[in-house]
Amino acid sequence: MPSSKSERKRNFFEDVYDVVRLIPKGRVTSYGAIARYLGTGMSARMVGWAMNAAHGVRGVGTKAHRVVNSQGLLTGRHHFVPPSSMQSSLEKEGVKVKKHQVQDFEKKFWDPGKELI
DNA sequence: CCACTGACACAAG
DNA sequence: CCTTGTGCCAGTG
Repeated sequence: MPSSKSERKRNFFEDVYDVVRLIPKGRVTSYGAIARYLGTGMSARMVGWAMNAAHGVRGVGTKAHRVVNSQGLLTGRHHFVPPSSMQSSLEKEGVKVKKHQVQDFEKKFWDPGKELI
């Protein structure tokens, strides 16, 4: 088929979304983990940037609330509406959150590059 | 083409 | 504990 120039970058979003959707219920992952899964060349910022696009039409169905930073903090909660919905969604799935921090983060942590391999 | 921004990570003070 | 600086890549103005 003919070349598709615009299709290439879309692959990046799909990669991120695909990983996020594969996160098991009651589990969480970090931006850095996803970035490393895609390749160390991909900085964690790109993941957050992809999530930013996820709040729109592209990310419909994407569980962005399951993605937290390396400390297990819900740093992206401010992008949810309302912000507390991120914590509510996590607790609803069995993930306890205290002070915007995921409890038992190491237990809830799901590494795409390790379990999804 | 250049400058700024961004839901991060890591290091240093 | 908090702030600042640097790296990383892509998007937007």
